[in-house]
Amino acid sequence: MADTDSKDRAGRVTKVRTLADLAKIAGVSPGTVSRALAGNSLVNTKTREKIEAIAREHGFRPNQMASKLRRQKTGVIGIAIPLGHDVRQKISDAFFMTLLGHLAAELTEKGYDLMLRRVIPAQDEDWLDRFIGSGMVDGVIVIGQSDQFERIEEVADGYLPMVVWGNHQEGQRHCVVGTNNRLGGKLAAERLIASGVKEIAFLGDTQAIEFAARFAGAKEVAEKMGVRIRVLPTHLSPERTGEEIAEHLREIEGKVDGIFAATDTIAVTCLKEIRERGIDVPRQLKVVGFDDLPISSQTAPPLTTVRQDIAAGAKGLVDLLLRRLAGDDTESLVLPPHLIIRETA
Amino acid sequence: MADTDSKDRAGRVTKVRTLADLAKIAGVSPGTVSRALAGNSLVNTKTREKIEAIAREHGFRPNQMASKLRRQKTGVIGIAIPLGHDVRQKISDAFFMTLLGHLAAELTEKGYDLMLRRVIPAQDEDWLDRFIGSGMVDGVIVIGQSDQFERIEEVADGYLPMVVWGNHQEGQRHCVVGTNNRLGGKLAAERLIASGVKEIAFLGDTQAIEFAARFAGAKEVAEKMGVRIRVLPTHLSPERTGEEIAEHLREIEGKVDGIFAATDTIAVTCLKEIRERGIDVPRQLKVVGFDDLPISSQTAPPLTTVRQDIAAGAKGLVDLLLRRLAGDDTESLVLPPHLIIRETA
DNA sequence: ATGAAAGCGCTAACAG
DNA sequence: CTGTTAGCGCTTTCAT
Repeated sequence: MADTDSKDRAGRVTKVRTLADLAKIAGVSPGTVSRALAGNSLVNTKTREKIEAIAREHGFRPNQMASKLRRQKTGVIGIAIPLGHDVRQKISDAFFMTLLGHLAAELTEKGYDLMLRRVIPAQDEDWLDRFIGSGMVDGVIVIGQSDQFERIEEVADGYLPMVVWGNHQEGQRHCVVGTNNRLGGKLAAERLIASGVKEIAFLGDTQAIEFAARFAGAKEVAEKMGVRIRVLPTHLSPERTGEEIAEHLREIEGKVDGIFAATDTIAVTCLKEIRERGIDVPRQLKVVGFDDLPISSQTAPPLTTVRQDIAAGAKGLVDLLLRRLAGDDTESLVLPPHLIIRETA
Repeated sequence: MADTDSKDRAGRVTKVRTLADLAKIAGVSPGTVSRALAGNSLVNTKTREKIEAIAREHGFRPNQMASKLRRQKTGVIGIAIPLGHDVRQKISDAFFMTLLGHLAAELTEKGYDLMLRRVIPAQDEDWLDRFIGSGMVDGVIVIGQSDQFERIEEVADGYLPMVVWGNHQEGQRHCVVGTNNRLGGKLAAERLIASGVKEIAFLGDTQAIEFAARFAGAKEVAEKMGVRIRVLPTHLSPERTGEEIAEHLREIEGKVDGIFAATDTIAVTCLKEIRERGIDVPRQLKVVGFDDLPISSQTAPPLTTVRQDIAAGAKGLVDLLLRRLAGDDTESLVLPPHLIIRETA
């Protein structure tokens, strides 16, 4: 007989699964057990201790589903990861994963659990409403706007406890936390140009709104300084990226002398392909990345990049969400990017 | 008036929040609404369509908490990440995050949601029982045994739907999926020795059971071949690791000519420190890693490493868990490691 | 300080 | 094919 069982008066083995079971053994009412286990100060200390002892002895845990149903609160924050374009990779993308790690730390500290949901909007129009309306989460953090900006806007009008990681647009209605991508793009271009670059290639997918903003910033600076700039569409999935970049390099060799990669992941792959072609960085070709992932300081040569403060981002997401949960209609939070100068530009 | 509202006979605005509300509008019973929305074939097509139309019009979603409580199923798999030693890093460790990404993909495909819980066993004795007994998850995947092997064993005796990522010990009772770490360690040492190494240093924390197994495998081979091997304790947190490794390198310079890093993360940092000291890899010092993360092919020079098949691991975890959910007491799954020869050894 | 009772919103067995 | 009914296990008035 396991120690989570007990016998009733007829001698049958009975498992303690509910408050009522426990109440019967303790000789009190279910209400009292509920109060005792919740640490309600109204219960007699003796009674509470007795109840706690029995609960421990039988390994009893109140059913959270029932509790949540009754209290209309779940203690769970939903994390939605929309996989708009580039469906394969997104969720194992280093940047998103790092952000998720920090979110988990922050939310756990505040006593919330995380419910992770990977959504493919193209296959499920209703993804966001479903997640929110399910009654399974108290609030939602959306990681990345992908190509769902409009849908998020619509939902935001009727649902307060939602915060989104992504790009900030003038006049948008949903609460967003993110880096000033446009400014980041400017910093990157300025650095390249200051290093003597005369023609820039942007490696990335400008369909993604954040990347588009990074490019726009770079373009603004380049045009002002009379430097040419072009987009070389590049995906994030690591299998295809290598080849894609190799092809781009072949195409631009000798013409372009500066590369602005939309993410460090792209930059790192790019650096490797460049090495294989025997091109010297930074002498012949200068490279700037975006993100400042942990790997970026470990490349050869170490990568010059635009840093996003991921920890601050996670903290911001959680703080704003908690304030919204409390009924506060918070403003968006746009974080400043920082140029980290290493050796590639 | 938002389109999710309607008016009752007295003209007051009424939001449709429950099956009963919807039933009243549709002029049927709640039971019928429940069946219709569940796609139960017993309902008249006309009735179903009408109910679906009303539901859509009012943006109605059944409350999952209530549904789950009633059905005693949650559709959620709990993912527990015990942070035993090295509390800071684990959840943003590249390997675990990549595994988590694959798990999310697999589970989503099978129709499950993921509930992520970061646990610090030292602060919470009861972490696993709490997670399981909470009634919030149908089953649990534990990512990493950390120093919790015994506790996991105890729980496994009374709880079937649990699968653990980690190391397999002869005769253990919990169902585990993982790489054959010992064999992996052997492969690494064999490679180093075949490359001419005469003295090996293992960089890693042998308190972690998986790392201990990797070291044990390497040691076995080294001793058989008459090669000396030592452990240089190294943490995973990126801030401290750099310095720690730099110190180790200073200490062993000229004595040790082969490094076996417990993880690629350590290996990558190590490579960087080596480069900064002006030591030539692989001529003066050979390095083998473990994991084969995406970065590992991008380092300079590209890292020779022991590959863990993360995708297969995630698939295995999910398959076994689903079988256990169906009542099957499955065996553990030990995956073979593969030596990936690049340029560091 | 405790008990009794009324649900939270949904589903499923049973009865038509 | 549909309505009725009885809970799932817990929390929280309202009494006492």
